[in-house]
Amino acid sequence: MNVHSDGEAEKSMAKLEKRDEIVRAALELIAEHGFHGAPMAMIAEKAGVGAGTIYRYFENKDVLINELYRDLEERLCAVLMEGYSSEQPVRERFIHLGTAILRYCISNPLDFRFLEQFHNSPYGVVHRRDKLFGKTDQKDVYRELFEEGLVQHVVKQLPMVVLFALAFGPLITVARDHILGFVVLDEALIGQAIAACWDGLKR
Amino acid sequence: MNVHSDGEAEKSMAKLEKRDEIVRAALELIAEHGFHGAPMAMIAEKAGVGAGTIYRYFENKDVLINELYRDLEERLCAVLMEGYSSEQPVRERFIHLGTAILRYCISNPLDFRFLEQFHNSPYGVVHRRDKLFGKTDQKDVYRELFEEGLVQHVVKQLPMVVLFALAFGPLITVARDHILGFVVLDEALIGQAIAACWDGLKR
DNA sequence: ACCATCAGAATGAACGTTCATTCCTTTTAG
DNA sequence: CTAAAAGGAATGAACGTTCATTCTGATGGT
Repeated sequence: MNVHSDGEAEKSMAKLEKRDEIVRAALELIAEHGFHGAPMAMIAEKAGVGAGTIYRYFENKDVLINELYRDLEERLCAVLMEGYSSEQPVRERFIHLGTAILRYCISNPLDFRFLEQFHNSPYGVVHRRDKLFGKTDQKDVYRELFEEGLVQHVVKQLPMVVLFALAFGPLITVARDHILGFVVLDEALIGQAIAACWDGLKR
Repeated sequence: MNVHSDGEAEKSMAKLEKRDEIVRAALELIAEHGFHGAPMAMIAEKAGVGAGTIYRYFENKDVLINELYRDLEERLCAVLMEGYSSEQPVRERFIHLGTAILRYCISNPLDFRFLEQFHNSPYGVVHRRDKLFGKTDQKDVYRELFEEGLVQHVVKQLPMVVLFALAFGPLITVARDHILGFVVLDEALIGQAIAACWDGLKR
């Protein structure tokens, strides 16, 4: 298909392009207007496809949303691991990850807003429960890091979940505040915020 | 019937009782199943009133939800201020407030879950925006506290919003994890978690 | 003491709207 | 020409809200 590959921006997207358009449209609408401000018909319109077409790519809305979530998780994970080295000391690694997360959220506000919506929804709780007992993921990098911090006695002797809370809680909160316009995070502030988180964590 | 006012637990609630039943039912359903697992018909059933009756007490669902929020905010605020004294040092006051919040969330999981839902919704953002620029509320206690901490040079020189994030972020996260059953917070852990938050905050 | 009348509280079936999903038609690619 | 893909109107379920009706308890006339 597409014997002449250029031109034709509107019509005839390749199959993957179309799937991506749908996913992107869903991301934008859900991030901006919440799960319930994103009806399938509107997603279809924004993606430039018919309403029924979505169902050729996704069994139903739940599946679409879950696949979108997986996509984002994967992207975020990739960003986090970029330049990450298990050789460095625990503190440096924590700061690397924290900075990467914060930068990512700030430069991809739509992703961040969607992830927040997702986590505060029936989907999110199920997903989280699974994660704490099963799969491999972003959090495993953190889990590894904190476990190492524990045996080296550089972080406080607290349950893993509490360490997560001390590390993520402020980062997520501050990212949300930045995106909602309640504060402007520049590089200096990002550094200070993450250093403060480390102060909470360190023994 | 009912010549004598006692007995008859089922029938004939006083007007305020009925309002409270509706609010309580809404709280339970929204806390447990989210905003969208709480249709008016179900709230009515749980409250033991007819669907139309709700509209004699609340103009519409939005109003019901906002009044519920105000009720909870008021209760929480009262709990926070119980035994609070502006005379004590900043650190002690922070620990008092943190402990009170955490204890409240743990012993009132429905309230906590509802408040979380509320904050992650169109309602919540509007409300927050208003707060940062206008009204008197719970957060003002914190604001006062942090401002005093700043001038006394006992907390880090950071924007108010970032201080909020460092203080609340972990507390909320850890409360959520407790309620979802990912960790069991006892008094010892509560104390350690709050102390860790303070480590993040203090200069 | 009795009952007729009445006000307003309560009710829940019915309505209109919104939405996810389906299904049949049209378009496109090979 | 055929089969797959795309389209979008039709469908039916779920929801918030309304409103004509019923219920209840108080009032006052006899």
